[in-house]
Amino acid sequence: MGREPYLPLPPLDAAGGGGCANCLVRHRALFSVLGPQDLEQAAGAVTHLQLAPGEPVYRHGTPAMAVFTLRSGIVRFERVTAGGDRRILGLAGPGALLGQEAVLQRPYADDAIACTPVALCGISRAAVDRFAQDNGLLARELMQRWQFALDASHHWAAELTAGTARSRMLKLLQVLLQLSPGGGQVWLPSRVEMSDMLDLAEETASRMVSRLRREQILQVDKPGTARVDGQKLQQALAALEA
Amino acid sequence: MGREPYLPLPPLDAAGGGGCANCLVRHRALFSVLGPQDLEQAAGAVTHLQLAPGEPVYRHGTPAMAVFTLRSGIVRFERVTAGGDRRILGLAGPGALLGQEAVLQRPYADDAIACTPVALCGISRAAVDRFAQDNGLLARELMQRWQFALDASHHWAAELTAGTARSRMLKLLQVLLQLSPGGGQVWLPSRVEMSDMLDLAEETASRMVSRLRREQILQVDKPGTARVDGQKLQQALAALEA
DNA sequence: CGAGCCGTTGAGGGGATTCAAGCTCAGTGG
DNA sequence: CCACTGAGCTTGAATCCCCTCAACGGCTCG
Repeated sequence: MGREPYLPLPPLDAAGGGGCANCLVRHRALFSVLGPQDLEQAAGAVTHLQLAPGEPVYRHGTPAMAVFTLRSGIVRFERVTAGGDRRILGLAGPGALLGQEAVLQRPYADDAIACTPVALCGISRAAVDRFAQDNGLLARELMQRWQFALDASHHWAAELTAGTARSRMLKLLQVLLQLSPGGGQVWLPSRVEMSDMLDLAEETASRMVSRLRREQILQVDKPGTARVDGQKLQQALAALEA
Repeated sequence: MGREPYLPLPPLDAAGGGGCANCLVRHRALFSVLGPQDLEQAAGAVTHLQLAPGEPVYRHGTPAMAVFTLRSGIVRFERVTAGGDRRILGLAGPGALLGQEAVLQRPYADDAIACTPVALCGISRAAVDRFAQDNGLLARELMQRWQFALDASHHWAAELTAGTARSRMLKLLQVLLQLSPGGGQVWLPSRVEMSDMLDLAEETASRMVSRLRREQILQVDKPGTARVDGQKLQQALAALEA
């Protein structure tokens, strides 16, 4: 299932061999609020893992024993509706915290699945608890992240699941651009994934992508990667309002 | 704007005149984790307010000085999209905590607007902070509520914004039933509200309601209230899967 | 009584879905 | 080497569900 990286990965050990203190996402990660000594301790409580596209970080209903800091790659949150359809409810990029419900000793609420090759740090529930005890900042940081997740969910629901197929697709590209390192190089979901994100038929998603390619807003390199012309994307988005 | 209550309201002072300790939603409210002494102090930091349908609890972007415990009635969260359309992203019922972002000294993220006559307790950011300092349970309770809100948002996005118009309307009724005191008596949103919740045209929402009335799943008393036959609702929902 | 809001219903059109066929590409095995 | 297969993507044609436009009735309020 796609063993070749879709996006350039940071060196295998993004922690840089020096523990959390040298991690590439250090300033964006949960532990960014910890002091140097705490951080040293923390490094011990952390396990590193890497996943290939399609592999789950965790699954809905599973007892949640750890939270995860996403170091690189993209993860999707999905859920199966009462009717049996899969719906993708959001995406997470580098620096994000996944599976926060673990802190509350609750089972995971969604499926979290790697979209690209992904590097993660797993932090046991117990470790987070321990630090949160003496360090009020960590508790606060957790709250910030809950609020951020809630806001992201509302944004996703408001912008990506309403309007014409074209408008949804354009806004999706906007999101993908933000998740990408830069340079317009983005991870391009499969058509089925797109359709489950935007609530469209697979064929409709395909048609929209094709059209965007004709308009040179999108340029597909190999399946799974594309370059987006941010300029033209903004123009197309602006043209929707009219 | 509708000064007659749509739903039976608890006695004017739901706090029961005895402060938070006797509040009707005491066991479901944020301060349910406080001890008796704390609770006595807390009562001083709380202001009571009531709103008529259509009045805002708070508005997007406003500096957030307080969180609110919803004592009775229903509140909706809404947002205006980039394209200028209103979207309703969720509903809150008695016991819910509104405007949590205040704790983080962030401006409110959404508009929160009374759908029915509403009774609230406003708790200043400072007061919550003070209690959260010495009482770890309160911090935890806040986290629980963030997680709950996130889960609710995902549920709403997954179930109510996909599928046929009929399926969305049926699932909306399900939600409305849960928000209601019981007995099948529910608050029935205006057609415009429904359309902004479910991403349908106003006329389509009306048509669906009409049809549900013909099927005796729904019985509209006066505008804004209805009785739902929970039995038949479940049947109709089950029939969708086939 | 007219104005305005809300809800309802009809008619027609359009955008998305559905059904279907055909394409490329990778992997498999003859 | 090449046929065969299956997955993923694309495109066409027909259908359908929902949207848009429109008219109308009930109701409240000035």
